[in-house]
Amino acid sequence: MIILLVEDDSILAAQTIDFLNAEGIEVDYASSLTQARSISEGTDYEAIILDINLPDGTGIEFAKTLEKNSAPILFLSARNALTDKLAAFSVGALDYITKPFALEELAVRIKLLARKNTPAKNTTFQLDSLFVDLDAKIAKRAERTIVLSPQQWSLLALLITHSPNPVSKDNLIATIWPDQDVNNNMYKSLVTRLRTNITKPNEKVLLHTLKKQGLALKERDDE
Amino acid sequence: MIILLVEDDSILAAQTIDFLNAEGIEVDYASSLTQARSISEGTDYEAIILDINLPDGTGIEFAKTLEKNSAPILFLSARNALTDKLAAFSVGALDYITKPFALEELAVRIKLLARKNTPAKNTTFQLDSLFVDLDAKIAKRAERTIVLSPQQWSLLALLITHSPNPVSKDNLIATIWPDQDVNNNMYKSLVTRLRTNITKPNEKVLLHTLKKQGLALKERDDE
DNA sequence: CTATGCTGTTACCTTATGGTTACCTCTATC
DNA sequence: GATAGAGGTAACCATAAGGTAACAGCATAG
Repeated sequence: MIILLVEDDSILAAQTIDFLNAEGIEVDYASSLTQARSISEGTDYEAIILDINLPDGTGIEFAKTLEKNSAPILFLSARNALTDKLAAFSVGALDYITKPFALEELAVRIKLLARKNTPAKNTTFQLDSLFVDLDAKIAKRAERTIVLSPQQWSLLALLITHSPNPVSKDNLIATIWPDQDVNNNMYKSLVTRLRTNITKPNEKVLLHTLKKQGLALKERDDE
Repeated sequence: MIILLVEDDSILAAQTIDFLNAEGIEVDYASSLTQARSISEGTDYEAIILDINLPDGTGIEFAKTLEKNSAPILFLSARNALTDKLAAFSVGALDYITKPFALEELAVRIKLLARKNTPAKNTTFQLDSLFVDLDAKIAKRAERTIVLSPQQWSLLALLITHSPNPVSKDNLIATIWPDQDVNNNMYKSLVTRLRTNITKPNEKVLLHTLKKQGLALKERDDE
């Protein structure tokens, strides 16, 4: 379980992170909105703890820029006024704690938020006419179901989580054949098999080899 | 939307009820635990607001007697101590507000609780001609009753809760045979037995094995 | 004490999977 | 334009993973 903490008081933040870590919660930390934006890039948090007063803006603004279906937000603020709370809830907050607060309470509430929100997440992926649901283990292309072997699934899943970025051959091999002797032919066969399975004649090629860089799942490989 | 309010301060209760009604929330009201028990009989609330100090006991006690899957609980209390809050959360509370509080905030939080909890319990399941009621332990397929052994029930129940997603073999084994030595044959037998029980000749196969990935209860999704 | 049903065990069958090999194509470099 | 190295394809087949039937031990009911 990983969450994002955005808080400019570094002492409070350090205490909070320590406490949450001890509870088994991993924490990404940012002390400003800009830092929060760059850190959160590409990570799917299970919850977000947002301070309202931040050096370069308010947590409210930040919450507005998040997508509808992002992680649940808990606001943390010294402000106890009703208008502040209502503003927070109106931008999608699911909880609001006023400082000072007990770390135990924060931990409990964060866990509640994360728990309730998990079954919502969307494990679906689409690229051109290719549709994949990683949870349901369903892959389709243009209405036809694609049957993939276990190995091919691991490969596809790995590529999807990185798409459209490439994954290095070494990475791929380490993930698909953990602790095994692997030769280059095994790798080549697997790639060919996945590619032919997800591509019928006349369809765009979506699985590209970038020489010396690895494999990528994306529309075209021109840069 | 209907909720239950249990609160012994009649003035506060009246104000709360008025405010919530104006927000479009219907409220059943009780001023004691005994009254709460008799009033709530037979009604499925979408949320429960519970005071902690009540003339004939505490809200905590009341919460303990509720079933696991009942309405979400919000505690309301003058007590601000951490131990009180933790006690409340440990008996299943989803929120905790200390008095005095703003009615607007209560309304917002109650709506959040109710909204998140609605898509909850549904103990019946249907897929093709298969009907299952997990609570009543009844399974039918095309008008004929299906008799299942205890093991087969656990398996079917687990699959239903995940359907149409697959459940991994490891998960299945860990749930059905907790802390036991299990060999692969036991697992294979159980699956065959469940499959033959829920499938008669000419009926669609609904229990599919995804090699190396688990078991899934769903209709075929190819072609 | 018999009967019935559940579950673990064994033995045997079927099949998709994936490692292997052999032979391509392409491109960069000298 | 010869060579090497990277990557692509097709076919072969041993085998692991899964499916089924039959049987035996052990409960529990009647």
